[in-house]
Amino acid sequence: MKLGTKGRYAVMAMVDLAFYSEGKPLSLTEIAERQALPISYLEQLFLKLRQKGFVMSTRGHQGGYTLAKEAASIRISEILEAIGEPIETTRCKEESELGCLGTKGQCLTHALWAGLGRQMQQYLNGISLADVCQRRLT
Amino acid sequence: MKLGTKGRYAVMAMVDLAFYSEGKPLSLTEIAERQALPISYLEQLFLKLRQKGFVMSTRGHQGGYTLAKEAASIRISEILEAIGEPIETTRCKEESELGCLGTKGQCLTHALWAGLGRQMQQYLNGISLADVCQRRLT
DNA sequence: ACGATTCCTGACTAATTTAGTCAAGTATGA
DNA sequence: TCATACTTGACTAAATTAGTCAGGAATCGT
Ligand code: FES
Ligand code: FES
Repeated sequence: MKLGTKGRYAVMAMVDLAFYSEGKPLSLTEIAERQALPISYLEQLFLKLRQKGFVMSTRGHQGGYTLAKEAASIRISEILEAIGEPIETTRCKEESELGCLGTKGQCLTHALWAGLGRQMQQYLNGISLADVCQRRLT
Repeated sequence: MKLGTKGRYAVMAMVDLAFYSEGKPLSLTEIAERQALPISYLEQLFLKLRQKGFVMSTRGHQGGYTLAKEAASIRISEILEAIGEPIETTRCKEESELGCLGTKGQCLTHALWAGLGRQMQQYLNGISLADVCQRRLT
């Protein structure tokens, strides 16, 4: 049960952006350097973040990325979902009514994992970029 | 952020054991069949579970595994830890005082991930095998 | 106009981790 | 003594992760 670099880097970069940008766009070069992240990797991530509407880009000289919404209204859970690092605790599909072992109802542990997932989702849902920047964490 | 089969199978098997055993040992064959799990894989897992003192084994005919403690006193978090599926949300080592980027203090997101980890740990800590068997889940 | 900067995008790959299998052995009870 | 079942380590195939790389397109300052 570990957090991969994809989700970690995306959140680190977004926090950096929220923290150091003052309206002006920040280049990936700058962010990558400050956070010690591979820049080519960040490019992939910001592509998705832009497509999902979390950041805006300006090209060319003095260009870079800007938050497309207020930092207080971007939840960590949204970032993770946007770049494709979902929380998968249960093994069965939500839609299909067959449990993870293929037969009839849910397995004995389904409720346990579902509860864990709900817990995590709730936590990450309740925290915004602004919260992280201001260290307003429980 | 997904749960692997190692942890999942271990918990499924332990729940099965707690649920269907009535003092008598259950063979891995039986458990594996009922839960649709690969038996050779379970062998590895139960090796560790025995070494850590969660189950007892009886060999030979009519042998199998039995819980070594009461189901109510085995927490899910303990099972996951025993078979080596720890919760790793932060990237930095707990001991060393250097953050995940190598320099000075902790990174901007450390508190966030630590909080997530604490949350998960707390949830899995508060649930015992008995709770799962009796579907006493929030 | 030019050239530096920066985003944009897809394709590709190396390394790691996961999810197992396999084989040989030991202990036990019927 | 034979079938059952645990014991243990070594090995491997597949999937995932964590990136790299290359080429392109837009923009701005000079
Ligand atoms: S995890 Fe949903 S049925 Fe097993
Ligand atoms: S995760 Fe602990 S310092 Fe970054």
